[in-house]
Amino acid sequence: MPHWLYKSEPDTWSWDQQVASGEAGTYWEGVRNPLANMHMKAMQVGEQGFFYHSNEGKAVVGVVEVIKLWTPDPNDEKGKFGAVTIRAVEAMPRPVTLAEIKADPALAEMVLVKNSRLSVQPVSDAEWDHIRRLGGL
DNA sequence: GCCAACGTTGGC
DNA sequence: GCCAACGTTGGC
Repeated sequence: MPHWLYKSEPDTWSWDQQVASGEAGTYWEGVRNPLANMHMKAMQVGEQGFFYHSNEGKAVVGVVEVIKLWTPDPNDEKGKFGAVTIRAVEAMPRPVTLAEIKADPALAEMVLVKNSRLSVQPVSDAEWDHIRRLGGL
């Protein structure tokens, strides 16, 4: 099963807010990057991903899960961009920082390292397992 | 706050 | 359809 990584600035939308939105989850709106949009279109309900804090924190802080397939964003008049709905699954007992990820040879090929500006990205099975372990899950 | 990397826009 | 100019993101 594919895995993903969602980036968010905690000032805009934090892990705590994601947790607070509970079972209903959150519509991951506002993405305006074609590649990120494409990734979300490919997602299936039940697929899990990491929740990453950019700028402030710079760490993987939790695990989220897709609970609703991609739908068009009502705020995008062309209907091209959209988003999935995700809910918080569990917090990382220990956040995995970007510095740790960069220092780890096993994670050198991560999109997060290679293309840090992509806001929704795929994570390989090996990377997924590795980061979960680093985070104490 | 700076700047590199990336995407998008618009003139030709 | 190319590419220079510009805006934005995000790490440092």
